[in-house]
Amino acid sequence: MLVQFVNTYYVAMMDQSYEPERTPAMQPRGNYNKRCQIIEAATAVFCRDGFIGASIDAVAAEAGVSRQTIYNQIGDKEKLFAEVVRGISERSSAGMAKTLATFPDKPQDIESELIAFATRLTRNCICDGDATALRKLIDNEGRRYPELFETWREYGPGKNWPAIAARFARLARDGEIQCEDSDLAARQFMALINADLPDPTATGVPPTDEQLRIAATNAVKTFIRA
Amino acid sequence: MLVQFVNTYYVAMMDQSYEPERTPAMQPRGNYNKRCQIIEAATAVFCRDGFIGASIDAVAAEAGVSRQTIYNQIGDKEKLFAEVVRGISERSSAGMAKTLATFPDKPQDIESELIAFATRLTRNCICDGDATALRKLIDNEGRRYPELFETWREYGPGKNWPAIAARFARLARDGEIQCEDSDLAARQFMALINADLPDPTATGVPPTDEQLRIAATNAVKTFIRA
DNA sequence: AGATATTTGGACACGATCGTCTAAAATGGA
DNA sequence: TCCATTTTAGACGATCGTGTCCAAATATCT
Repeated sequence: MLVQFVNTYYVAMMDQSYEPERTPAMQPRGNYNKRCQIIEAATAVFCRDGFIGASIDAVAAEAGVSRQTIYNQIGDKEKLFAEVVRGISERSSAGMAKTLATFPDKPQDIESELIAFATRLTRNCICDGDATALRKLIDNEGRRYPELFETWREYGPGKNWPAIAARFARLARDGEIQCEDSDLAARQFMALINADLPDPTATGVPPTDEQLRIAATNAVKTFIRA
Repeated sequence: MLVQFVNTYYVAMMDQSYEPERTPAMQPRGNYNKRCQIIEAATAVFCRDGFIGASIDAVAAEAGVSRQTIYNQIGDKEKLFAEVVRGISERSSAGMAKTLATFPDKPQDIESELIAFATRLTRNCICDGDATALRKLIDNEGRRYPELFETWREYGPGKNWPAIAARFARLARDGEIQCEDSDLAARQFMALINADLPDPTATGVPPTDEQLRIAATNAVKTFIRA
């Protein structure tokens, strides 16, 4: 129900990335602009106040839009939140793909290349502001609203893991690494990276590059060893 | 499960340090038992549902108590939460004191002793269920309700840091370590331990002993170096 | 037992929020 | 310009949560 909700305008614009810079000059369709304003504001409000704390009126005010327009365009609060989750996940996924493309085709030193790659991955994707806020939201409200959790799982790991798995499969085919199950390898690689990462929510400040490098190194060393 | 855990730990610590704040006027007033039931239930509900999500009725139901009794005994919702925060912080502080006492008077290898101590500290105090839930609550609601944040700061770091600082001061006096400002050293020590700890909320599972050891080692090495 | 304090359950007022509805206003296309 | 669609503002009913009040029931103390 939540997930199956798909907007035509949205999908039409979605092939590149979420919310292409909405300069006031370009408005291909009137309500597309409004819709972007709404979801953009909703993202800010949900991330700031949480699901329960966020009110539709606050979103409307932040978006500079009537409350009714939100109901016209998106639907109820859960659909709005699902849309926010999807937006963040899409952008996160796009960033992941971009970072994935930076992995060299013919790595000379597989370990150092992997470390550098993991570092880029953590800094650009995992420690990204939206992604952090999203994980926090899922962590807070996920148990109470399982469908939100599902939306995240489908658009987050559901799209990232296969992408990394495909990359690993190619590496394995080229003899760079050894693994029977590239899917498993991808999941474990991500888990290792996440596991050895400082808690970003505790201090509020993003980890330093040094910390990122250390975490990535640990993860890759363990990964290579296995 | 959390309730069960909170229950036993709570009762165990109750006779020692909890509820010291009783003005003489209200001495015979109220039922200790009822009050404890209320705060116990409130702890569970707040940790489960967050501050906004928790309702007084839910706490009353969980405590097996009339809603009015809560208002009689504690006051409004914020006071109730402050009491929960205080309770957790008190117990946390007590556990901290107990762990502090395990530090040997005459350490032979200061570095390895510090590492072992930091490991105990993280496992017994920081990764404790209540403390984790509390940090999560503060992290979520702290910005919106600054007074809750204040309560935590007063009873958490406000009591833990001086205790550790005193320990460091003794070490410095005995020539085991060098530091001009033992307060600063204590704060930095705690920060370092926290900084290099895997995120417990991300996966939901507590970190392994190995992870704890690694984090503690990193923290201590950096600490010794400085 | 009798006096006092506490608890209880329900009713109440108040406010916040959700989601719906409707008529008027604004917007965009032909 | 005219017409269709969208947006807007406001009112509305419903629900939920807070905090108060009160009279009856209960527990506690002497």
